[in-house]
Amino acid sequence: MKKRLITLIHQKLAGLFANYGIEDFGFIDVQVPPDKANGDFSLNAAMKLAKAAKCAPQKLAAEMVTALAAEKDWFDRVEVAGPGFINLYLANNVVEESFNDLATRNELVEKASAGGEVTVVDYSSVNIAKQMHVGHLRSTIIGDVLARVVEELGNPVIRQNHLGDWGLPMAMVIWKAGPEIAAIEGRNGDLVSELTLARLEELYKSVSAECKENPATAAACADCLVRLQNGDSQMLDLWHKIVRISMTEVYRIYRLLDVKLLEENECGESFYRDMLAETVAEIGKSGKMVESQGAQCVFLDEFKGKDGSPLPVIVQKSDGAFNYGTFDLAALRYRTAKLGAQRIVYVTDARQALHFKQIFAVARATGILAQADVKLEHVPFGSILGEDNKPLKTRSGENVKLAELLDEAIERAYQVVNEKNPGLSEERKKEVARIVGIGAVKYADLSQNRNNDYVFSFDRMLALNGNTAPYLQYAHARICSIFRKAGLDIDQYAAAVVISQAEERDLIMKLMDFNQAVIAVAAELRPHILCNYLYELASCFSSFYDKCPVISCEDEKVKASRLMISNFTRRTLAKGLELLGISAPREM
RNA sequence: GCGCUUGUAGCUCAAUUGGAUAGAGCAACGGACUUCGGAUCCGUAGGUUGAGGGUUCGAAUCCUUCCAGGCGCGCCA
Repeated sequence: MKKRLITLIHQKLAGLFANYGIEDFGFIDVQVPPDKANGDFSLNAAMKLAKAAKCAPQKLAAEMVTALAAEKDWFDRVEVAGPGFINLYLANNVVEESFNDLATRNELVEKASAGGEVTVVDYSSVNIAKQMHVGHLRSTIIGDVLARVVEELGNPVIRQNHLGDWGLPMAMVIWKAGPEIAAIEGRNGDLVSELTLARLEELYKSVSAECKENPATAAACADCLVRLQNGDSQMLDLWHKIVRISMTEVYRIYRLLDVKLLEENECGESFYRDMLAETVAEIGKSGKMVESQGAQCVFLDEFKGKDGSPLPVIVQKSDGAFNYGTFDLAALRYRTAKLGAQRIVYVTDARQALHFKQIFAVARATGILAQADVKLEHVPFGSILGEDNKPLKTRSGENVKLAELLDEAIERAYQVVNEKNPGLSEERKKEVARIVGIGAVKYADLSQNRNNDYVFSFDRMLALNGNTAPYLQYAHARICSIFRKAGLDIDQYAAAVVISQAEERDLIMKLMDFNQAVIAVAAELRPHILCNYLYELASCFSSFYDKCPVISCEDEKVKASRLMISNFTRRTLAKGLELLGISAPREM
C-alpha cells in the first residue's frame, strides 16, 4: 500500500513541483507519524523542498494539500500541521482494499527482482576441541537470522562456518589425544561416544599448561604442527577424527538452537591452507607488500599504531608461517572468485572491528578481490554480561558452557509451562518448554540493538509480558485457540476484511508493514528491527483481541473479517518468528 | 597516547537514520462485562536524552570540546 501511495503522491505533485522548478523529488517518502492522531502517514516534503522552491514551507504544504485532497477515493482528510507536515488520513475502503489485495498473495515477503545478490554470511566460527560457550551464542544466532532474512528476500545465500581448525592448538590436541584415540580404537571402541568434546577440551587445557612448563612438550607439539602442515597422513587422520568428535557435539547444539548450519557449510581455516602462499604471492604482485622486521606486511595510511607509527597488516610471519589475517584474505579471494559473492557479511564480536577494517582495506588495495565492487560488511556486536555488569562467567571464572545455559533455560521454561498450563500432556510440556526456553534465549539477544553489551537474565527473557519471545508465542497460540474453538481450519481460512472498529484498523495497518521491516533488517543487518515490529504487532493484536470479540460476533461479515485478520496476524507472527529462528507453538 | 564504541525514566531497552508532545516492558499506584487462553487489556505517575557549545524551520541523532564506562592498537585467533 505504501508503495502505491508514494506513486500516487509523486504523480499528483509532479505538476506542482515543476512550477517551482523542482525536478528531482523521487526521494520524497511517506512516514508513519509517532502519534496516530496525526494521520496514517505524513509527508515532510514541504519542509525539505522549501529552500529549493524559495517558498515558505507552510505555503508549499498548503498547495500540496490542495492537490492531494482532491483524491477523495484515497483520503478522508489531508491536513497541514506544525511547521509544514502534511498528514494523510486514509479512507477505510482504501485500507480494506489494500489489505484484501495483500491477503491474496501466497508469500508474506516479496522476493527481490533479478535473482538477488549472492551473499556469503560468515558466522558462528567455532573452534575445534573447545566446547561452545556464551561467547559463541551471539554470532551463531545473529548470523543465522541475517542469513534467513537475506535469503527470504530472494538472495542466494551461502552460509560459511569459518572453523578454527588449523594451527598450533590443533597440533597440541593431536599430540595429547593421539594415544587415547589409538587406545579406544585398539579395543574397537566408539570414538565419538567415548572421547567427548569435553574431554578434548580438558586435554587441550592440560597440554597448553604443560607446554609452558616443559620445553620438550612444546617442541613435540611444534613437531606435530610441522607434520600436520606437511600433510603427514597419520597426523591428518587424527586431525580429522578430532574435528568430527568436536563437530558432532556442536551440531547437537545447533539442532537445539535451530540454527541452519550443516557440515556442508564448514569452511574453516584448514580449507584455505593450500591457498595461503598464492594469496600472499598475489598481494606481492600488487607492489604494496613490504618486508618489515622479517615479516611480510602491507602498510596503509589509514592505520596508525601506538605512537602514530604506521601499523602493518602482517600477511606472513617472520618464521614463514601465516597468521589469521592471511586466512581471511584467502577466504575473501575464494569467496569472490569461486563462490561469486557480491556481498560478504561477517558476524563477529566488536573487538574484531579493526581487524576486519584492515583486511577489507588490504583486499581492496591489493586487488585480490575477483569482484572489485563486492560489498564487505562486518557486523559487530557487544558482549553478554552477567548481573554484575561484567562479562558472563561462572563462579569460578570460567566461560559459561552454552549447553548448560540452554538446559537451564529449558528447565525454567518447563516450570512456567507446568504452572500455567498443567493440562498439557507431559510430552507436550517438554516440547513447549524447549520451544519457549530456547526462543526466549534467542529473542532476548536478537531484540536488542546488537551494538550494545547486554545483561543476561533468565527472569526477564522468560517474562510473559513485554518484548519477549513468550509474549509473541502466546499471541500466536491464542489465535490458534480461536480457530480450534470455532471449529475452523486455520490453514485454509480466507475472507474479505471490513473495518468496524479502530483496533481492527490499527492491526491491519501494522500487518501491512511486515515486508518493510524484513527489508530493513537485511539492509541494516539488525535483527532487532524485526523484533520490535513483531512486538508491536503482537501488542496491536492483544488490544484487538480484548476489544473485538471474534467467535461471538453476531454480524457474519464482521466475524469473518475478524477471523481473517486474526489468521493473517498468526501467519505474520509465525513467519517473523521463523525468520528469527524461533518456533511458534499452536498451544502452550 | 591514538582509534573504535557506548551513555536515554529507579531498572532493562526502543525511537521509522535530521521530524511533530522522546516511546515500551519491569517495578509503583488505580481500573477491566465469573474471560474467544487474565500468560491479557486500559489508565496514572516517572525525562534538562552524561555536560557545555555549534549547525537549522527542527537535534537523542550531525559537528566540536569536555566527563564517564567498555574494547582495540606487529607477527594469538
